[in-house]
Amino acid sequence: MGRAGVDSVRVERLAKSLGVSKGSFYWHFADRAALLEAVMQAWAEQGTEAIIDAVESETYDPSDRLQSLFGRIFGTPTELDAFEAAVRAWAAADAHVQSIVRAVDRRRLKFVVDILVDAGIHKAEARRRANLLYCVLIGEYAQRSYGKPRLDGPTLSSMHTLLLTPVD
Amino acid sequence: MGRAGVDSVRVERLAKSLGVSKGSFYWHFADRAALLEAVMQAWAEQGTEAIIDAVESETYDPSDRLQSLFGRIFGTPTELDAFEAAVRAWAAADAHVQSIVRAVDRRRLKFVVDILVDAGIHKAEARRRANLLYCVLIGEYAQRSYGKPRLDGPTLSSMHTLLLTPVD
DNA sequence: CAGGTACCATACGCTCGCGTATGGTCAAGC
DNA sequence: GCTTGACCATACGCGAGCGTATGGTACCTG
Repeated sequence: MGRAGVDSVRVERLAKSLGVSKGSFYWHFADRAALLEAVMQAWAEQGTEAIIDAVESETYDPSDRLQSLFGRIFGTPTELDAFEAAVRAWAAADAHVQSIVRAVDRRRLKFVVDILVDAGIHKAEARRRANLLYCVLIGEYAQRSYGKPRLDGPTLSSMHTLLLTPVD
Repeated sequence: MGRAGVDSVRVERLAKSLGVSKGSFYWHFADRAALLEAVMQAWAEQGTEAIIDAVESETYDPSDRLQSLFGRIFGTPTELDAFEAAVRAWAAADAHVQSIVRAVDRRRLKFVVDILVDAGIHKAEARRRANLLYCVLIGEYAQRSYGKPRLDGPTLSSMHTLLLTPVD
């Protein structure tokens, strides 16, 4: 019955697995909260913008951008997926984390909305679809964390089609 | 920096908030794990089947069934939403919980696939779309847990339309 | 070479929270 | 009315894990 998420990071265990003493840890970080805060900051600053930049520098076509984005976020799982899931459970219990996550969510959402608008979908509908896509993303990360295989090619392609379906 | 998810349930706190002593708690449950196990079982047995039964007894039309399902799972938030999110973070760290969650997921997925197939979508595509819908659901619960407002009517209606869009 | 700075280790105190030991109450049954 | 069983409370032992105290090494720098 191991601990889940952020509660599973213990400074003594971490220090040991790093082959370092606890005293050394506390030289670099004021306390456990400072470590977690630093991790949060790194995630907020790098995780999102790196992907957005990569997609934007790759192509201008909205459909291709969506494709490229899919490849990056739904592609091969990384250790960061677990973090994506954990950070959201954490946000439920910590107002500060919550505000950071909300900001990240807003930034990502805006990126997707812009793509969909460029693809010719009107703004209101674009917002709705972006919201749905983002829910899919969060849900996918959550499910990966307990072993569900990632969304396969045909499914992504289906979603791609549905998201770009013209509004009737 | 409060604890998140399942780690936040402590038997001493729980006993106190129930106006009961710790000794009394341990009369009813062998240990903390037994309590969590009981909660899991209750969730696995009731949470899913109750909704499925309600939807099935309401209407036969696939589109309406989907509508009815949406109303029930995306409607007014309950305390159970937080549990849905927490249980998934928990599953990442506990194999037994994982197997229960996987079983629940399978059951729910099958229900949605059947609806979509009844709506005339071929099986393979129905599976894909059901998968996507389920990701939306999990993602939505996760985001609710840190304060995102629930998906609004137009968004649900959009998703309803997209899910039932004929395959080209 | 004396002292300062950066970094690391060991050892301690302290809190939280689990599980258990022990005993109390109250109602039912012989 | 005494015993038994169900239920509850208080008090303890104990480990996990945080943060700190204290001291060491090694490298500068004047």
